[in-house]
Amino acid sequence: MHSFTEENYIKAIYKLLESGDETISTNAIAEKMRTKAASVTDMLKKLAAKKLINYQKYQGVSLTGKGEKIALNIIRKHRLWEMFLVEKFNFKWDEVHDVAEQLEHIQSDKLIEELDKFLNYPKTDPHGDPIPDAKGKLLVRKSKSLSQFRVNDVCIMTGVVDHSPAFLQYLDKTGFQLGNEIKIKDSVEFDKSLQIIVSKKNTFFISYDVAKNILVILK
Amino acid sequence: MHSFTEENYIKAIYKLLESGDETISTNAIAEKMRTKAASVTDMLKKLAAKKLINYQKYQGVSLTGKGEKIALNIIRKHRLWEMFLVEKFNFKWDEVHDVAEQLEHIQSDKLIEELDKFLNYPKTDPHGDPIPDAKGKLLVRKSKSLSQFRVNDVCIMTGVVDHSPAFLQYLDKTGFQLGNEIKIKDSVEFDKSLQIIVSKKNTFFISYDVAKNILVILK
DNA sequence: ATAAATTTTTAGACTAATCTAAATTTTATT
DNA sequence: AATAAAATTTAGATTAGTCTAAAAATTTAT
Repeated sequence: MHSFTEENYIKAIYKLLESGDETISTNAIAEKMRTKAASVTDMLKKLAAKKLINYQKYQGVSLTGKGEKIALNIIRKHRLWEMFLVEKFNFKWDEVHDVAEQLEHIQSDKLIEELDKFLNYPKTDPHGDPIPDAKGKLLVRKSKSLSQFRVNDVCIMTGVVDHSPAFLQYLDKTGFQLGNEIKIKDSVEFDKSLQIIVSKKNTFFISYDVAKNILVILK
Repeated sequence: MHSFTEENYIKAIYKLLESGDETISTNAIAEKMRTKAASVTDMLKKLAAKKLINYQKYQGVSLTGKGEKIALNIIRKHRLWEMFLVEKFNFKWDEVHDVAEQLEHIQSDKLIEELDKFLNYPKTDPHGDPIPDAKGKLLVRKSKSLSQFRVNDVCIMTGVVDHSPAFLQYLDKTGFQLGNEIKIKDSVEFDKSLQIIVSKKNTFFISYDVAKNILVILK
């Protein structure tokens, strides 16, 4: 249907659009795809010809309905496979990305249906990211960054912003898990670092940088 | 490491060599790969440069040790995935091939280790084909074609030669399964067709063509 | 053993995806 | 509003894999 490369561009465009803007730039895509702007322009022409993106020279890029549907399907597959690897194959949440990146391109509707069923229709992946359903419907999370809360707020950890192994391993080491209760004990005005109590037991100091990358909802 | 295309050539060469000959021809590979001889020649040069095949112009092709190891690893992955699809995802044995053909190229040692463990280290795939172990060791089957046996021989079905959905569905419909006992009741000299009793219950007439494609061992 | 047939390889071209360098357009700055 | 800076696109090359048509080597047949 579409090449791996096309799928990867579509996914990159989707993810860039997710962060708010109406359209995104050639350079932004080039950076995300770790390629050069000239290569991106070529691909944009191709995707526009296939009606997967809205694209006019120099005017930025957005996805068509068709393109968005493809993006959501790839993300669905990626997140289901991540869940599978963690739940069934003893992968850690910091180990799944590269393999899921490959598995997300496997073409088989039956495979994905069975995968979803096998996992008992999970709503989120191991990082707390929502899994689009078979129709491409995606639950919007109401989570906010822990850094936006104040002293004495009690929250539940629901996800992460940064998905890098380094950050995920840091969370593992300090014992953070999705679903944990986090109470903000104190806040340092100078560097916005926080003192928090996790699961009513463990007290930690975390930097503003860490707090920004932890997603929570108010309890 | 190696491209999907390279892996597919290596696998095709391995399978052609399996059927006996010391070396195989450019045309044979072209037919198997559904491509043209000229394309094959180009790829042979590339694989020879990577020392995966032994190749001298006009002199046929064989695999080097390195090439054979790669082939066995791809076959290992293919067969483990087939087993997984049938055992865990409700695929029929005639439905697995295309998906396994994609999954066999996924690169992750941990994934394959866990897959093998998850399936409890199976020795054969859903078609009875042996699964190479992690070191590339492959059990050689002593099975022979049912067509080589005589009246009153009692055999156990261990595999199939033809893997086409049409043939596998025919076997399903008539109720053949791996492990079934097959007793040869009668043989028609004219067309070499057989009358057989499966599992001491069901009597069938099968053509020579079908008999040739059923692998068995003497009970 | 020579000619004919077949197989295989080479030559040259094509597509997809990429790149560098140059040209063009847009945006920002004075 | 003119110009400088930045972003984007075009032009032309490159690599992997494929193709057709022609050339070369091998095999088969007389």
